[in-house]
Amino acid sequence: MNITDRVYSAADSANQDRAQAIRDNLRDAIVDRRLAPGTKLSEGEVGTLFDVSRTVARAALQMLSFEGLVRIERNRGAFVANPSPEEARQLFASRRLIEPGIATAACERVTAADIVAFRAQLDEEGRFIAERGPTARRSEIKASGDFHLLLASVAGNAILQRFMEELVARSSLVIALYGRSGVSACGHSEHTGIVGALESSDSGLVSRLMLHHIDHIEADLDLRVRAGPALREALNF
Amino acid sequence: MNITDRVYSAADSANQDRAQAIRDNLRDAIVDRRLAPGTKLSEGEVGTLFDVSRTVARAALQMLSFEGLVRIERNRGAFVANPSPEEARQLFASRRLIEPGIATAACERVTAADIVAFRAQLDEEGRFIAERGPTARRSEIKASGDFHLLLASVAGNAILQRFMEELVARSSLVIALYGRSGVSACGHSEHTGIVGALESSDSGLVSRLMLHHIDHIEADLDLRVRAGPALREALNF
DNA sequence: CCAAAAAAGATTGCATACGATTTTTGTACA
DNA sequence: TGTACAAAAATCGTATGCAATCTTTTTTGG
Repeated sequence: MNITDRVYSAADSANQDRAQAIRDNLRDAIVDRRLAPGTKLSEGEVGTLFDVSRTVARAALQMLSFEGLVRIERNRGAFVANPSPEEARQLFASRRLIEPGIATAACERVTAADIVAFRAQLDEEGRFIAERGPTARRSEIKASGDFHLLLASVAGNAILQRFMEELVARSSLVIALYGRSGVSACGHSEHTGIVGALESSDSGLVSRLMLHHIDHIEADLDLRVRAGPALREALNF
Repeated sequence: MNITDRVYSAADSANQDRAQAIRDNLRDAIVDRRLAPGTKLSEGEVGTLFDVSRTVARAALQMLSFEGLVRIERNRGAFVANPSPEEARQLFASRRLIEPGIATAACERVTAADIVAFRAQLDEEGRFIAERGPTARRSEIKASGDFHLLLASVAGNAILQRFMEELVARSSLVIALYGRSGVSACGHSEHTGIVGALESSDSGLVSRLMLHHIDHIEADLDLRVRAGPALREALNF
């Protein structure tokens, strides 16, 4: 599997930094699992792909490594992150700690317009669940993450929001790697329940629902150490 | 105030990336307030200071901007961050949300060796409080932050720990900017209380003490918008 | 004397070049 | 066939150069 086949060009929105645009593209590709964990992202290849010099490509990869989506090894290059089960556990521990609080904050600030946005988000999720195929599956994971990001944006704390972006992106990787069945439908109904609680401004309920929701997501993971993950990684697969 | 006068050379520990070493140096300088908020950090100057090319200096500044300690404006350069009162509020809201949880986690994992480390940390704090002068004051803020970082490391979640490093660093900036009196002595006694609760493994108490502690720190800030912060920034001071 | 325009200077954004390190390929030998 | 080693290729780390942009100073006109 080659990078070239998996990433589309960044011709669109970019009056800002080009490195940032490239980062966003790569992040989407990683979160959507078009780039498998462990895939090598060479500066040269990324550069030619997006038609920039290695300098800019390097900056983009650096950013992704700060977000934990890419691992950079000195003199060896950048690779799509391959989170360990332990890392996955810490990730969800972090979310358990933070997201109920975010949900509570969101509950206190949510507006009617926000509710409309939530409903639209739920619809989107539902659509992907109905569809079949791996593409829909990816979109489903993405949409599910977007729900949590929407909640974070409603909470109105930019610092926590940025942190949540990191956590959600890394969670998508973890779910793609260790996810068992599809809690999908289940997760969707839980999202719906959360929106309902938001609407009725029951912050205690929102917080509790969110906590359970995260527990359910993590419970669906199979975090037993797989036979030879080192080998698997050594094989760069 | 010039950068050159405020930063010492990075001759020490560096078999790793040079950019990282420079970042660490600059971060210390910013957190210690040897570099005032708003100070311009030009790539060229940083480069010559640490005896590297602009490429490496630029990478270090980029890292600091990800941590929120430096603000980079396109085509204008990098400046030491100048957090707004609103940003300060969000910062402490984040800490209120996270640190009680971290304290609880730490309580469940704390060892005898950790307690020894905490005691040493408390001693260090006490020493700086006893001393007079602006240098001691800076060291005091630093030491106070280190206490929180030590707690985060005991909690054993690498993801939260890295986030706390960011929050603590930015808090130091905020305290330096908006801090009124010295909660210092007060804060020190609260730290002592937290260690005591840790020792008796009372996780509920630890969590509550931490929450109050953060409240006290924030209460000491004067977050009223100062006359012409825009002006102050325009004057680059 | 002051305001606006123009020129000079400084700084950043980006591409490219080159040495250093790693990885791969090729070949000889057991 | 498989291993050891050496050469070649690829990739990274970093310095440097040039164009674009911003800042400061000087000049010009009122």
